[in-house]
Amino acid sequence: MIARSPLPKQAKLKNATPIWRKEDRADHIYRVAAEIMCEKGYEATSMNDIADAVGLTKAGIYHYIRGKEDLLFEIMSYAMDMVDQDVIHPAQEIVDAEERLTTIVERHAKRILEVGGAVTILLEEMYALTPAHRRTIRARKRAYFDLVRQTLEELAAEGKLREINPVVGTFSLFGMISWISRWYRRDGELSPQQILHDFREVAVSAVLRTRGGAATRALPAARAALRKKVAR
Amino acid sequence: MIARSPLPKQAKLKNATPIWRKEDRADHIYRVAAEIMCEKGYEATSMNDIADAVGLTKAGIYHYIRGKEDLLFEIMSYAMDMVDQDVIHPAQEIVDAEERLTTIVERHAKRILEVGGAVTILLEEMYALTPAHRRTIRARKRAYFDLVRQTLEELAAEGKLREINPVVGTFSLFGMISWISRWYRRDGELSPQQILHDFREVAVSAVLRTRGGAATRALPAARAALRKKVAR
DNA sequence: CCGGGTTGACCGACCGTTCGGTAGAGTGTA
DNA sequence: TACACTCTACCGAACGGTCGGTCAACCCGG
Repeated sequence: MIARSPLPKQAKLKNATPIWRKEDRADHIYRVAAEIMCEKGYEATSMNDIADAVGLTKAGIYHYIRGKEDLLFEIMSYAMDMVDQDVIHPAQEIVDAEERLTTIVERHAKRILEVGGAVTILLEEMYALTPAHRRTIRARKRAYFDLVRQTLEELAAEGKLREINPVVGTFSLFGMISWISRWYRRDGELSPQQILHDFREVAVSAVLRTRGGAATRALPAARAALRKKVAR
Repeated sequence: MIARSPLPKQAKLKNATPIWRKEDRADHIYRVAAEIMCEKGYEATSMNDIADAVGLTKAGIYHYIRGKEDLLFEIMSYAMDMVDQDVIHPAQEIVDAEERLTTIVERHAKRILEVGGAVTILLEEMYALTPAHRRTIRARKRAYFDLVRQTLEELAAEGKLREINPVVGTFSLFGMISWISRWYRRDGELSPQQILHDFREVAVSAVLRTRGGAATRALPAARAALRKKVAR
């Protein structure tokens, strides 16, 4: 994404409308910065790295951003925006707890697998934020956490939850989900569709009872044999 | 752990056997460095941070260590040693796949919960290692991964695995386990025993079939009510 | 010729690391 | 006992380098 290795520092084309509208350029900087920070880590990424990748000098990008920490905060906020939009809000409108849970799992995993959901990794670099920014992000993460936890509590009341503390269940779910962006490779052998299907099965049945998979229990031997080909 | 705030830079006592044997002091440095790096991250931790915490000058600690990267590698190797000793080796001697899986989950989680298993977090900072060191650590992690994956494959052959790709199952398990050290607080409300019990239930039934919890299905309403007190 | 966009030069702070030096305990010798 | 020497443990200072960030000047389309 956004590969621009042998590109001159500045596009010298005469152009009535400049190639970059200001806000587009800012967006571009955020996007490139996110990409680099995701793979190298926040601390290990220098402003020069970002400037080079974006085709400006370090001084140049300060025309668009306030500073490095602000960059991180903005990216984190954007990541949370996406989660809000794609996962939390749709889920909040679902009344049935079980359906809400599966939606959360499915939508969040889908985001990571299909969109550039690697941004989620940066959500772990909380220590690098100023206290104020850290509070903001923490509150948003907390809201998400509470949504899942309350969903598990509802499921417990319905007798659908396993004999587990909802908090432990919630953390376990978040662990599985967050981990995806660490191991999923777009060029790997497993297709997003297959991963998504299997992952939903794993995540949901981790916390819910009676998910023996009655519907799919047919032909287990055949499917197991098929699967052995892939592995090893 | 190892709190020594108001301790003078150097213990000036006359003592036939010095307070610190050299290897002890080195160990102490590794331990303190691990602690700080765990909570701040590798890059964000300066040698001065470590020196201050250990009660020496920055120059002084170079008497005991080779460098910062070496410090990280040594800590990672130690973490893997512990996993080898406490989890992998005991598990390798178990012939029954299901028992092996539960043992792995239980022992690894127990390590993180009871010993200072937060070191596991540092195992994610692979990019900071030299290529040679990175290869070493990666190989050890890979061996662990393969152990779990092969166990899941055995379980698939036995018809005990859910209808999932073993690789996805393995990653999900590692996600849940690794995540524990990010959220578990020793001074939190949940006891290690309770977490361990619930976590095993979650992790094992994430990948295994027919774990409806028949044995503990009694009194679900009462237990659910009890649990609601804790949360919120 | 005005002004937004961009630059190269540069700043102070801090990084990991090294080096010369030293306090003090141990050891050998007389 | 006294002195000379060695060795370990450690420190102060400084190294070369990079960091995030700033600024006066310039370019160029309007």
